[in-house]
Amino acid sequence: MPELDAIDRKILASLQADGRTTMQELADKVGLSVSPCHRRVKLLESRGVITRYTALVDQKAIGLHVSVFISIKLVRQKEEDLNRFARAISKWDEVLECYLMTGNRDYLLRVVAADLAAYEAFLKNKLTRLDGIASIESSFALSQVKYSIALPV
Amino acid sequence: MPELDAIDRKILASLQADGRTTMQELADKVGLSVSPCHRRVKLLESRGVITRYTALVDQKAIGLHVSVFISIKLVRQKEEDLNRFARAISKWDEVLECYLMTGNRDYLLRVVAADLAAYEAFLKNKLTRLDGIASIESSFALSQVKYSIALPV
DNA sequence: GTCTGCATTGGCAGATTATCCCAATCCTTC
DNA sequence: GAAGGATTGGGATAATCTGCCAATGCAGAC
Repeated sequence: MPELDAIDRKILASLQADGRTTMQELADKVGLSVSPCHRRVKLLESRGVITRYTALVDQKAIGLHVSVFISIKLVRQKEEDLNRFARAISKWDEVLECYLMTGNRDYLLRVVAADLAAYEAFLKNKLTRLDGIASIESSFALSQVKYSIALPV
Repeated sequence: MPELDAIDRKILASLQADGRTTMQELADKVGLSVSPCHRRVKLLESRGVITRYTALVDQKAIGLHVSVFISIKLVRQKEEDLNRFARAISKWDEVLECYLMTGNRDYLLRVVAADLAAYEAFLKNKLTRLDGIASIESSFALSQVKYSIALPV
Protein backbone atom coordinates (compact mmCIF):
# COMPACT_ATOMS: atom_id res chain seq x y z
CA MET A 1 0.00 0.00 0.00
CA PRO A 2 1.68 3.18 -1.18
CA GLU A 3 1.88 6.10 1.18
CA LEU A 4 -0.12 9.28 0.80
CA ASP A 5 1.93 12.23 -0.35
CA ALA A 6 1.23 15.90 0.32
CA ILE A 7 -1.00 16.26 -2.73
CA ASP A 8 -3.10 13.26 -1.75
CA ARG A 9 -3.63 14.78 1.66
CA LYS A 10 -4.70 18.08 0.14
CA ILE A 11 -7.15 16.22 -2.05
CA LEU A 12 -8.59 14.41 0.95
CA ALA A 13 -8.90 17.63 2.93
CA SER A 14 -10.69 19.37 0.06
CA LEU A 15 -13.07 16.51 -0.61
CA GLN A 16 -13.90 16.22 3.07
CA ALA A 17 -14.71 19.94 3.11
CA ASP A 18 -16.76 19.69 -0.08
CA GLY A 19 -17.50 16.31 -1.61
CA ARG A 20 -18.80 17.92 -4.77
CA THR A 21 -16.00 20.24 -5.81
CA THR A 22 -15.36 19.97 -9.51
CA MET A 23 -12.13 18.39 -10.69
CA GLN A 24 -11.10 21.79 -12.03
CA GLU A 25 -11.46 23.48 -8.63
CA LEU A 26 -9.83 20.56 -6.87
CA ALA A 27 -6.94 20.57 -9.32
CA ASP A 28 -6.40 24.29 -8.80
CA LYS A 29 -6.39 23.90 -5.03
CA VAL A 30 -3.83 21.11 -4.98
CA GLY A 31 -1.66 22.52 -7.75
CA LEU A 32 -2.19 19.95 -10.45
CA SER A 33 -3.99 19.91 -13.76
CA VAL A 34 -7.30 18.11 -14.09
CA SER A 35 -6.02 14.81 -15.49
CA PRO A 36 -3.60 13.70 -12.76
CA CYS A 37 -5.93 15.09 -10.12
CA HIS A 38 -8.78 13.01 -11.45
CA ARG A 39 -6.59 9.93 -11.57
CA ARG A 40 -5.48 10.42 -7.97
CA VAL A 41 -9.07 10.75 -6.76
CA LYS A 42 -10.09 7.54 -8.54
CA LEU A 43 -7.04 5.82 -7.05
CA LEU A 44 -7.93 6.98 -3.54
CA GLU A 45 -11.43 5.63 -4.09
CA SER A 46 -10.30 2.24 -5.38
CA ARG A 47 -7.74 1.90 -2.59
CA GLY A 48 -10.50 2.48 -0.05
CA VAL A 49 -9.03 5.65 1.39
CA ILE A 50 -12.15 7.47 0.27
CA THR A 51 -14.90 5.10 1.31
CA ARG A 52 -17.90 6.97 -0.08
CA TYR A 53 -19.57 10.32 -0.66
CA THR A 54 -22.53 11.55 1.31
CA ALA A 55 -24.86 14.46 1.89
CA LEU A 56 -25.05 15.76 5.45
CA VAL A 57 -28.56 16.37 6.69
CA ASP A 58 -29.55 18.72 9.50
CA GLN A 59 -30.78 16.63 12.39
CA LYS A 60 -33.28 19.19 13.68
CA ALA A 61 -34.62 19.98 10.21
CA ILE A 62 -35.91 16.44 9.87
CA GLY A 63 -37.32 16.38 13.37
CA LEU A 64 -34.71 14.35 15.23
CA HIS A 65 -34.49 16.32 18.46
CA VAL A 66 -33.03 13.73 20.80
CA SER A 67 -29.41 12.53 20.88
CA VAL A 68 -28.50 9.89 23.42
CA PHE A 69 -25.30 8.17 24.39
CA ILE A 70 -25.83 4.69 25.73
CA SER A 71 -23.29 2.69 27.71
CA ILE A 72 -23.90 -1.02 27.53
CA LYS A 73 -22.40 -3.90 29.44
CA LEU A 74 -22.83 -7.46 28.26
CA VAL A 75 -23.25 -10.49 30.50
CA ARG A 76 -20.40 -12.27 28.72
CA GLN A 77 -17.70 -10.89 26.45
CA LYS A 78 -16.86 -13.92 24.32
CA GLU A 79 -16.31 -13.21 20.66
CA GLU A 80 -19.59 -14.82 19.71
CA ASP A 81 -21.49 -12.56 22.11
CA LEU A 82 -19.76 -9.47 20.74
CA ASN A 83 -20.53 -10.47 17.16
CA ARG A 84 -24.17 -11.13 17.91
CA PHE A 85 -24.49 -7.73 19.53
CA ALA A 86 -22.72 -6.02 16.63
CA ARG A 87 -25.02 -7.63 14.09
CA ALA A 88 -28.13 -6.52 15.92
CA ILE A 89 -26.89 -2.96 16.33
CA SER A 90 -25.97 -2.66 12.68
CA LYS A 91 -29.54 -3.23 11.57
CA TRP A 92 -31.02 -0.35 13.52
CA ASP A 93 -31.05 3.04 11.81
CA GLU A 94 -31.38 4.90 15.11
CA VAL A 95 -27.88 3.80 16.07
CA LEU A 96 -25.45 6.10 14.28
CA GLU A 97 -22.27 5.09 16.04
CA CYS A 98 -21.16 2.14 18.13
CA TYR A 99 -17.76 1.56 19.71
CA LEU A 100 -16.28 -1.34 21.61
CA MET A 101 -14.68 0.30 24.63
CA THR A 102 -11.96 -0.31 27.15
CA GLY A 103 -12.73 0.00 30.85
CA ASN A 104 -15.81 -1.15 32.68
CA ARG A 105 -18.28 -0.56 29.86
CA ASP A 106 -18.36 -2.76 26.80
CA TYR A 107 -20.08 -0.56 24.26
CA LEU A 108 -20.80 3.09 23.69
CA LEU A 109 -23.65 3.94 21.30
CA ARG A 110 -24.86 7.20 19.85
CA VAL A 111 -28.57 7.04 19.10
CA VAL A 112 -30.93 9.62 17.63
CA ALA A 113 -34.70 9.80 17.93
CA ALA A 114 -37.51 12.20 17.14
CA ASP A 115 -38.44 12.73 20.79
CA LEU A 116 -38.34 11.03 24.17
CA ALA A 117 -41.31 8.84 23.29
CA ALA A 118 -39.55 7.57 20.19
CA TYR A 119 -36.42 6.92 22.23
CA GLU A 120 -38.44 5.01 24.80
CA ALA A 121 -39.90 2.92 21.99
CA PHE A 122 -36.41 2.16 20.73
CA LEU A 123 -35.36 1.02 24.21
CA LYS A 124 -38.47 -1.06 24.85
CA ASN A 125 -38.91 -2.66 21.45
CA LYS A 126 -35.34 -3.10 20.36
CA LEU A 127 -32.47 -2.63 22.75
CA THR A 128 -33.86 -4.23 25.93
CA ARG A 129 -35.11 -7.20 23.94
CA LEU A 130 -31.59 -8.25 23.08
CA ASP A 131 -30.25 -11.20 25.02
CA GLY A 132 -27.05 -11.03 26.99
CA ILE A 133 -27.20 -7.39 28.09
CA ALA A 134 -26.20 -6.83 31.71
CA SER A 135 -26.81 -3.07 31.98
CA ILE A 136 -27.90 -0.04 29.98
CA GLU A 137 -27.12 3.54 30.93
CA SER A 138 -28.44 6.50 28.94
CA SER A 139 -26.89 9.98 28.88
CA PHE A 140 -28.70 12.70 26.99
CA ALA A 141 -27.05 15.36 24.88
CA LEU A 142 -28.42 18.84 25.46
CA SER A 143 -26.76 20.21 22.35
CA GLN A 144 -24.29 19.37 19.66
CA VAL A 145 -21.36 21.73 20.18
CA LYS A 146 -19.32 20.31 17.33
CA TYR A 147 -19.95 17.68 14.70
CA SER A 148 -17.27 17.14 12.12
CA ILE A 149 -16.78 14.44 9.53
CA ALA A 150 -13.41 15.69 8.44
CA LEU A 151 -10.55 13.64 9.79
CA PRO A 152 -7.31 15.59 10.22
CA VAL A 153 -5.09 14.58 7.29
CA MET B 1 -41.04 26.07 6.85
CA PRO B 2 -42.82 23.58 4.64
CA GLU B 3 -42.90 19.96 5.67
CA LEU B 4 -40.96 17.23 3.93
CA ASP B 5 -43.10 14.90 1.87
CA ALA B 6 -42.38 11.28 1.02
CA ILE B 7 -40.37 12.19 -2.08
CA ASP B 8 -38.19 14.61 -0.15
CA ARG B 9 -37.41 11.88 2.35
CA LYS B 10 -36.50 9.46 -0.40
CA ILE B 11 -34.20 12.09 -1.86
CA LEU B 12 -32.52 12.62 1.50
CA ALA B 13 -32.11 8.89 2.04
CA SER B 14 -30.55 8.45 -1.39
CA LEU B 15 -28.20 11.40 -1.06
CA GLN B 16 -27.09 10.26 2.36
CA ALA B 17 -26.32 6.84 0.90
CA ASP B 18 -24.52 8.35 -2.08
CA GLY B 19 -23.86 12.07 -2.24
CA ARG B 20 -22.80 11.84 -5.86
CA THR B 21 -25.68 10.01 -7.50
CA THR B 22 -26.57 11.69 -10.76
CA MET B 23 -29.84 13.55 -11.00
CA GLN B 24 -31.02 10.92 -13.48
CA GLU B 25 -30.42 8.05 -11.04
CA LEU B 26 -31.90 10.02 -8.19
CA ALA B 27 -34.96 10.92 -10.24
CA ASP B 28 -35.49 7.28 -11.18
CA LYS B 29 -35.23 6.17 -7.57
CA VAL B 30 -37.77 8.65 -6.26
CA GLY B 31 -40.13 8.40 -9.22
CA LEU B 32 -39.76 11.84 -10.75
CA SER B 33 -38.17 13.21 -13.88
CA VAL B 34 -34.89 15.06 -13.68
CA SER B 35 -36.21 18.64 -13.56
CA PRO B 36 -38.47 18.52 -10.50
CA CYS B 37 -35.99 16.26 -8.76
CA HIS B 38 -33.22 18.75 -9.34
CA ARG B 39 -35.41 21.58 -8.10
CA ARG B 40 -36.25 19.69 -4.92
CA VAL B 41 -32.59 19.01 -4.18
CA LYS B 42 -31.69 22.69 -4.61
CA LEU B 43 -34.60 23.61 -2.36
CA LEU B 44 -33.46 21.19 0.32
CA GLU B 45 -30.00 22.74 0.11
CA SER B 46 -31.20 26.33 0.33
CA ARG B 47 -33.55 25.49 3.21
CA GLY B 48 -30.59 24.05 5.08
CA VAL B 49 -31.98 20.52 5.27
CA ILE B 50 -28.96 19.36 3.31
CA THR B 51 -26.11 21.21 4.97
CA ARG B 52 -23.24 20.08 2.77
CA TYR B 53 -21.63 17.25 0.82
CA THR B 54 -18.56 15.40 1.93
CA ALA B 55 -16.24 12.52 1.18
CA LEU B 56 -15.83 9.93 3.92
CA VAL B 57 -12.25 8.90 4.57
CA ASP B 58 -11.10 5.66 6.15
CA GLN B 59 -9.62 6.48 9.54
CA LYS B 60 -7.09 3.65 9.55
CA ALA B 61 -6.02 4.29 5.97
CA ILE B 62 -4.69 7.70 6.92
CA GLY B 63 -3.02 6.41 10.05
CA LEU B 64 -5.44 7.53 12.75
CA HIS B 65 -5.44 4.46 14.97
CA VAL B 66 -6.69 5.94 18.22
CA SER B 67 -10.27 6.97 19.04
CA VAL B 68 -10.96 8.39 22.45
CA PHE B 69 -14.05 9.56 24.24
CA ILE B 70 -13.37 12.25 26.80
CA SER B 71 -15.74 13.29 29.56
CA ILE B 72 -15.08 16.79 30.80
CA LYS B 73 -16.38 18.68 33.78
CA LEU B 74 -16.00 22.44 34.04
CA VAL B 75 -15.37 24.36 37.25
CA ARG B 76 -18.30 26.64 36.50
CA GLN B 77 -21.18 26.21 34.06
CA LYS B 78 -22.11 29.82 33.36
CA GLU B 79 -22.95 30.59 29.76
CA GLU B 80 -19.71 32.48 29.27
CA ASP B 81 -17.68 29.50 30.45
CA LEU B 82 -19.55 27.18 28.13
CA ASN B 83 -19.03 29.49 25.18
CA ARG B 84 -15.35 29.85 25.86
CA PHE B 85 -14.96 26.10 26.00
CA ALA B 86 -16.96 25.61 22.79
CA ARG B 87 -14.83 28.12 20.92
CA ALA B 88 -11.59 26.43 21.95
CA ILE B 89 -12.87 22.97 21.04
CA SER B 90 -14.06 24.11 17.64
CA LYS B 91 -10.57 25.11 16.57
CA TRP B 92 -9.01 21.70 17.14
CA ASP B 93 -9.16 19.26 14.25
CA GLU B 94 -8.60 16.27 16.54
CA VAL B 95 -12.02 16.85 18.10
CA LEU B 96 -14.60 15.41 15.75
CA GLU B 97 -17.62 15.60 18.00
CA CYS B 98 -18.53 17.48 21.13
CA TYR B 99 -21.81 17.35 23.05
CA LEU B 100 -23.10 19.25 26.03
CA MET B 101 -24.50 16.57 28.28
CA THR B 102 -27.03 16.12 31.05
CA GLY B 103 -26.00 14.39 34.25
CA ASN B 104 -22.78 14.75 36.14
CA ARG B 105 -20.54 15.35 33.12
CA ASP B 106 -20.64 18.59 31.21
CA TYR B 107 -19.13 17.58 27.88
CA LEU B 108 -18.52 14.45 25.91
CA LEU B 109 -15.87 14.62 23.17
CA ARG B 110 -14.80 12.22 20.48
CA VAL B 111 -11.17 12.70 19.58
CA VAL B 112 -8.95 10.91 17.04
CA ALA B 113 -5.18 10.69 16.98
CA ALA B 114 -2.47 8.81 15.12
CA ASP B 115 -1.29 6.93 18.21
CA LEU B 116 -1.12 7.20 21.98
CA ALA B 117 1.81 9.59 21.79
CA ALA B 118 -0.15 11.94 19.57
CA TYR B 119 -3.11 11.71 21.91
CA GLU B 120 -0.88 12.48 24.88
CA ALA B 121 0.41 15.53 23.00
CA PHE B 122 -3.17 16.67 22.39
CA LEU B 123 -3.92 16.36 26.10
CA LYS B 124 -0.73 18.08 27.26
CA ASN B 125 -0.53 20.86 24.73
CA LYS B 126 -4.16 21.65 24.16
CA LEU B 127 -6.87 20.25 26.39
CA THR B 128 -5.20 20.51 29.81
CA ARG B 129 -4.06 24.04 29.05
CA LEU B 130 -7.63 25.28 28.93
CA ASP B 131 -8.77 27.25 31.96
CA GLY B 132 -11.81 26.26 33.95
CA ILE B 133 -11.63 22.50 33.55
CA ALA B 134 -12.38 20.56 36.72
CA SER B 135 -11.83 17.01 35.48
CA ILE B 136 -10.95 15.00 32.38
CA GLU B 137 -11.69 11.32 31.92
CA SER B 138 -10.57 9.39 28.85
CA SER B 139 -12.17 6.18 27.56
CA PHE B 140 -10.54 4.43 24.64
CA ALA B 141 -12.38 2.77 21.79
CA LEU B 142 -11.02 -0.64 20.86
CA SER B 143 -12.92 -0.73 17.59
CA GLN B 144 -15.58 1.07 15.63
CA VAL B 145 -18.48 -1.37 15.41
CA LYS B 146 -20.70 1.02 13.48
CA TYR B 147 -20.24 4.48 12.04
CA SER B 148 -23.09 5.94 10.08
CA ILE B 149 -23.73 9.42 8.77
CA ALA B 150 -27.18 8.64 7.52
CA LEU B 151 -29.92 9.94 9.78
CA PRO B 152 -33.14 7.91 9.65
CA VAL B 153 -35.57 9.93 7.49
C1' DG C 1 -69.95 19.15 -12.67
C1' DT C 2 -67.16 23.02 -14.31
C1' DC C 3 -64.07 26.80 -13.91
C1' DT C 4 -60.15 29.29 -12.02
C1' DG C 5 -55.77 29.78 -9.90
C1' DC C 6 -51.69 27.80 -7.96
C1' DA C 7 -48.15 24.60 -7.44
C1' DT C 8 -45.63 21.00 -9.46
C1' DT C 9 -44.04 18.43 -13.30
C1' DG C 10 -41.58 17.00 -17.71
C1' DG C 11 -38.96 17.98 -21.83
C1' DC C 12 -35.58 20.42 -24.04
C1' DA C 13 -31.19 22.97 -25.06
C1' DG C 14 -27.01 25.31 -23.86
C1' DA C 15 -23.34 25.30 -20.62
C1' DT C 16 -20.54 22.84 -17.60
C1' DT C 17 -18.05 18.81 -16.09
C1' DA C 18 -16.18 14.10 -16.12
C1' DT C 19 -13.38 10.81 -18.25
C1' DC C 20 -10.03 8.72 -21.05
C1' DC C 21 -6.20 8.59 -24.51
C1' DC C 22 -1.64 9.95 -25.82
C1' DA C 23 2.48 12.52 -25.97
C1' DA C 24 5.62 15.18 -23.00
C1' DT C 25 7.99 15.68 -18.70
C1' DC C 26 10.18 14.49 -14.46
C1' DC C 27 12.72 11.49 -11.37
C1' DT C 28 15.32 7.51 -10.19
C1' DT C 29 18.83 4.17 -10.99
C1' DC C 30 22.54 2.37 -13.17
C1' DG D 1 24.93 10.83 -19.00
C1' DA D 2 21.43 7.36 -20.56
C1' DA D 3 17.47 4.21 -19.89
C1' DG D 4 13.36 3.00 -17.71
C1' DG D 5 9.25 3.86 -15.11
C1' DA D 6 5.98 6.70 -13.15
C1' DT D 7 3.50 10.90 -13.34
C1' DT D 8 1.80 14.88 -15.65
C1' DG D 9 -0.78 18.04 -19.00
C1' DG D 10 -3.65 18.85 -22.99
C1' DG D 11 -7.38 17.81 -25.71
C1' DA D 12 -11.61 15.43 -27.49
C1' DT D 13 -15.78 13.12 -26.49
C1' DA D 14 -19.39 11.60 -23.60
C1' DA D 15 -22.03 12.40 -19.65
C1' DT D 16 -24.21 15.52 -16.63
C1' DC D 17 -25.99 19.76 -14.80
C1' DT D 18 -29.13 23.50 -14.85
C1' DG D 19 -32.54 26.82 -16.08
C1' DC D 20 -36.52 27.99 -19.19
C1' DC D 21 -41.16 27.13 -20.71
C1' DA D 22 -45.25 24.81 -21.73
C1' DA D 23 -48.15 21.03 -19.91
C1' DT D 24 -50.24 18.66 -16.21
C1' DG D 25 -52.53 17.83 -11.87
C1' DC D 26 -55.05 19.43 -7.90
C1' DA D 27 -57.90 22.17 -4.60
C1' DG D 28 -61.44 25.31 -3.70
C1' DA D 29 -65.39 28.29 -5.38
C1' DC D 30 -69.56 28.51 -7.62
